[in-house]
Amino acid sequence: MSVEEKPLNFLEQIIKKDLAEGACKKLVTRFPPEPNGYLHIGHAKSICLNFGLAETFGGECNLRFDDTNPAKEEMEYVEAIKKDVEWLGYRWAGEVRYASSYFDTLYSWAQHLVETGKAYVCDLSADEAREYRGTLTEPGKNSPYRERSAAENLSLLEGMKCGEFDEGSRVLRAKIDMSSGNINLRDPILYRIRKQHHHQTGDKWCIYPTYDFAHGQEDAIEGITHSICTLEFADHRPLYEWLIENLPVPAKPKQYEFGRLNLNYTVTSKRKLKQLVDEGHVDGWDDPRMPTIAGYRRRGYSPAALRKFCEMIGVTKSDGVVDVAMLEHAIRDDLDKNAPRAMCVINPLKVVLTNYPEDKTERLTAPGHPNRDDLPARELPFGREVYIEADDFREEANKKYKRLVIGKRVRLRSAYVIEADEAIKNAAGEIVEVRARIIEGTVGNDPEDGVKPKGVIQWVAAHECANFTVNLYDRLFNDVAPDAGGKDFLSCINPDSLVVKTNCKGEVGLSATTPGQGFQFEREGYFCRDLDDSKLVFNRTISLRDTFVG
RNA sequence: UGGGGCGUCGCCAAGUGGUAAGGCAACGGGUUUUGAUCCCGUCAUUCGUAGGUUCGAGUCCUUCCGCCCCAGCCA
Repeated sequence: MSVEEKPLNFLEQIIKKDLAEGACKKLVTRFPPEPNGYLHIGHAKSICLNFGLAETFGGECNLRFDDTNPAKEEMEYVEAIKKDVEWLGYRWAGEVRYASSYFDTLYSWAQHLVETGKAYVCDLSADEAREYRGTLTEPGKNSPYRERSAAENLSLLEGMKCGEFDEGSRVLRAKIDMSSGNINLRDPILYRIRKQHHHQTGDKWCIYPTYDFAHGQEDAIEGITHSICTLEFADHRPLYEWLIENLPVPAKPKQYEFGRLNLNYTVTSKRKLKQLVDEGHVDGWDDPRMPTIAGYRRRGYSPAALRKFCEMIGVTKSDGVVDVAMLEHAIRDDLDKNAPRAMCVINPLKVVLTNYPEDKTERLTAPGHPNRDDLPARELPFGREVYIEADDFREEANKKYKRLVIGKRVRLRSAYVIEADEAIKNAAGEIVEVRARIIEGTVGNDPEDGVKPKGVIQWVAAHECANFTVNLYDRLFNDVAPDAGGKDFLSCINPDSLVVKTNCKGEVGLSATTPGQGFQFEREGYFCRDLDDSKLVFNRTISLRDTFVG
């Protein structure tokens, strides 16, 4: 048997080579989120990449919070992020790391840069600094504070640290090149004054390092060998390397960039997701319509499906837009193989089986899964009155319609074949009940007269069933690219992204379920019990694929 | 007009000078007590463009075109 080998992505190729040549003895990666929001599907890609690489190459992956900006970060987010990473099935090496725990070292390295004449305290205001920086096509000008002595810089830096100056009045900058074509090299800011409470360090600091001064140094401290980030940081790599070269760091990590995930019909911007939450367009970060990991969890997606999806989309340096159909395929594929089957009627229509005794109840059985006998069979009570889906009955229909029609037959799944006789209507002319008959001897068998039913529909016994609410979720945005162009993404919200059905009937077993449990409601889709267990509610994870045309 | 990155099927993506993998979607057909699943089949003479090198180019060189990112004391 020849097994096709999965081709290596560009990062795997680099790592394989580094390991083979001894450029690196053991792979160490890290997933470095900023705790300023919940993780979304794009982060899932990064998590699968970093932890996955460590897994396949026998290395390690750290979880490190890049908490250098106390103004935007909160403890709630660090807890949520840890939970999401674990839920996806990954274990980080050792304890959780925090950039903030390296603040002392970072400060001493800032002093080192000042002492070696490679950094200075600059008194330009933010506006002035912007003017001095130049533009994309014009070089910048040197700050008038650029040539301060090391001694003066040292004392000014100390003053900044001790809270002697106001926020925004001074910053520490690296002395590199104000005329560089790469704007990140035009004397980038290393430290800024922020008199804010930090969730980890409290009020110890009133200066905080910028991303650029923190990230590479954190990597070096942790012995990260391959620091993987998204494309927009490629411009920062020269600065990353400059700092590593000019600081007494214990290791020399290397940065690599890959293309972040974009999904159509989806917004993957923390800022916009936060806006959806803050303005109440959705019911929190874990609303099942949110592309957050917490949202997918509540929606009924499995960690395996998310990981499979991340594997399917690949890792490259091009930034494309993945079709959300791929994600939907991943979850359908997983749930089809693993979700136990059950029957549910969302819009109940009563069917009275006129030739079935009123006081009789049969105990029928149905398989837990059509092609897995390891899942336990279900017991289904059957009686004179059953509910079927309103859509599964028509008084008359064309040949393509394979459900119940007056004078025609249909099979009740795992039960009898029935034949409809009459539709009972109310004063408004709406069908409120169907009169039908069972065909004797058709449980497990075709009708003896040879007239086979054209279709199969789901049903629920009226006298013994579970009553519950179903949340029919659909995509949050109608627009294929709500995130694109200058358009207002809020105006792209799908007004029918949630349809609540309160009068649903399901087979009895469904009332004995636990939160999070998932099922395929046959012919409807995949559903899971909501995480809030105070009521019986099922969330639709995804509908069944529907290729019926006509 | 500066710097960085990217252009292979509708979408994602292999390909690393030897004659265009795979997945998703779509479309045919078969099986089916889920219009699901499953199975079988179709789906790039061509790799943004124009030249060049070579016996041979998606892969090398040059030209042009297009798209993305950068002027936060955000990450």
